[in-house]
Amino acid sequence: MDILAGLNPAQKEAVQQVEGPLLILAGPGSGKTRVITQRIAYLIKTTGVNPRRIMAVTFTNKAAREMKERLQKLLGQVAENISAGTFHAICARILRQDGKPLGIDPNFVIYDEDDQQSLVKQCLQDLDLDPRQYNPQKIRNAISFAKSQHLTPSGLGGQSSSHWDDIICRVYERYQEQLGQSKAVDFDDLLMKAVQLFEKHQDVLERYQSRYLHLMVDEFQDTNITQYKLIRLLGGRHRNVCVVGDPDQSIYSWRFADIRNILSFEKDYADAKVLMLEQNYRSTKNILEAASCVISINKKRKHNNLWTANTEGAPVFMIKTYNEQEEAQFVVSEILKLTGSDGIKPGGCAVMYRTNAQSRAVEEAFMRYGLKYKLIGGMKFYQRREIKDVIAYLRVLHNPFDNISLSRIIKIPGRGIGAKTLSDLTNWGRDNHLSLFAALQAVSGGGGPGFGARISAALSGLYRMLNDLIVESQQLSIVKLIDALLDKSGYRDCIRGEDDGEERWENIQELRTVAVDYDELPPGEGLSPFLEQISLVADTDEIESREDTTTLITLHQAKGLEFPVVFMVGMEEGLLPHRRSMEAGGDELEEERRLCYVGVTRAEQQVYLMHTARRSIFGASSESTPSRFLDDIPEHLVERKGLSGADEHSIGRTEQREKRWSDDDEGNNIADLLARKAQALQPPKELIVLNPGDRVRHTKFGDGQVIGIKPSGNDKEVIIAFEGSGVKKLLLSMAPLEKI
DNA sequence: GCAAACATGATTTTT
DNA sequence: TCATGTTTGC
Repeated sequence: MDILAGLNPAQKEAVQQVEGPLLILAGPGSGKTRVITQRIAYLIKTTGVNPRRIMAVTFTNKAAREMKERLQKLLGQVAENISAGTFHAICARILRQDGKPLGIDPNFVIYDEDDQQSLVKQCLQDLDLDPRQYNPQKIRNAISFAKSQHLTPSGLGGQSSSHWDDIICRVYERYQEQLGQSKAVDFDDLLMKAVQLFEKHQDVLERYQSRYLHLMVDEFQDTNITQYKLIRLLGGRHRNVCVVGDPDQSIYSWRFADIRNILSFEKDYADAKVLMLEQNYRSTKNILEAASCVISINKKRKHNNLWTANTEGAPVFMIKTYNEQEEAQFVVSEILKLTGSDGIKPGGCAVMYRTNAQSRAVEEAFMRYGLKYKLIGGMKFYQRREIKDVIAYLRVLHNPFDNISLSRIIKIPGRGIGAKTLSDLTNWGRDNHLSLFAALQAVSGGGGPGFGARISAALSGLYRMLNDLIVESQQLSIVKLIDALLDKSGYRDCIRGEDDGEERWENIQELRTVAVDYDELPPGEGLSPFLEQISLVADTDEIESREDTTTLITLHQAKGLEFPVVFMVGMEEGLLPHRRSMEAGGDELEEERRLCYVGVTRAEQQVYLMHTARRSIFGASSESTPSRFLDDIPEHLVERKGLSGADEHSIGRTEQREKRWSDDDEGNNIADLLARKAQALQPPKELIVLNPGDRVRHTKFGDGQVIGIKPSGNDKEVIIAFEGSGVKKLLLSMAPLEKI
């Protein structure tokens, strides 16, 4: 049976165990994804389950996409009938189809965190609460928390004990009202309302329960209570629920993921079979052992016994540098070195860090040496102001009741309508039980709270424009609609007139490109799926991994990925573990440890654990202490390296600098600073990245081709066959070479 | 209503 | 340090 071929006994068992509840505890690199897909294939091919009766739930679009692709390969066409998707996408589909009994309009829009925040602010204003006293972000978080626990405002009210709880409860209540009026749901509602639907409407629940014979949940350690309830409801009839996770990789408790769900699962399904995937196929023995030592310190932990048949491999490298610039420089020179000798490509390397701010120093070093890098995360495409603006226009055209989106676009581009007018209009609308759009309409018809002629004209103009666009939205393709809206609203001229207008305009064009996919749909029918895609599938950053491009990524985002070489920078107290977690203590510290574990277990062949003597945080430089996690890795696994390969050398340099730093008077200090700055800012320009086969030009020897590269200390020796001058060995940093 | 000065606070962010 | 939000003055 080819489906089982190449699986180890534990994996086979996991695939073949198709009856009843199943909990798979899958360590890092244990072939988890493979097991999930093979299991689905097994269900269909061997057990004969109809693909339509299988649901597979993931957390990320990327995971869902990859799963679908793999299934497509294994099963062909029929794979499309499997309900595979993220929790949110699956719930959105359920609510659009069956949300009516809960009073949910099928055209609902989905509010993201920004929208949530705006709505909270609006609610605070409505309730006459001071946003300085009641931090909108904290309130948003509290509401989100309540929803993750499946608590309604009244449910929360029952538990409230303090003044703060009381406030939350009141805002939450108002917030839900406003969502309803806007025909909107937020991300958390997608899950919560789906559960409510099933709890309140037995008939709907039964329909879904009988349809889905098999349920699979990936990254189960990241589920919150509401998600757990959803799974339990959906699987309530057939009880063929298979959940896969790794408690040691639970790093999203701050998003209300609740590790206790794993315990609940075993309790709720007393007959659940528990399987452990303990063989690691990813990392060397040394890396795996180092990781295991770090994680084993955690108290609240299920014991496991990870092992690997892989080679011992290189030691775990621990590197101390003076500061983050030097740290970054080490990463760069090490990548150049590895690239020359060990058959490693820059694309096989990743630099991981705890906080996004740490990427800066690394980026600067990469740029200085002309190494390519890909920064994961950062400013997300759909978070950009100009993109959100255009989307807000589209949302209003699709659903004019969407007050948050309308409040957004009413101000941009500037049309003489300011904060005062907006709040007057909003309040008037509220008092008259009208949506903002309806209030706008009223003004345009001569009603409203009595604005001056100038403002009335501006508002009427806006209303007419939106109305025209709504008509057009039924006739035009999305692309044409976007063009029309940019034109009529004056947004195009407004954005292109700005400082970085051209870049923003490019982004809008990019959005337009996404819309092209929906152009084949009949006019008026593309908008809804387009908006849904944008709300739920917010990852445009394709996974294209290139051989020449190193990945820069946070530890959180690195979960699920793997690289031959991993550099973990900033392994210092205050960063990893993060200061906040240190202050909170207990569970949060254990989570930091898991984060460290996730990082180390991303590495296949080599891992570099790096820390500095001094680091600048928020501009000010201060001394740093090596992370406590480093102490938990036994010495026999470790090799310490300095910047130039020799430990003494590096320490010598550091001491020298410390000395200069500390006993200097002002003048010297500034001179030192300037010198360091100059050193940092003026890179050896000639240090280009060369690969065998590249053509180069030398000022003396003329043109030639690179035939070999090997490391030479901190530098690289390149062997070049020159046309005319013959074969030469040159030091990369010294030779006057340019790539041609 | 809008631009510029000023204050503030800053992990992580699957959807 | 730097991005974001709020106050201030025109």
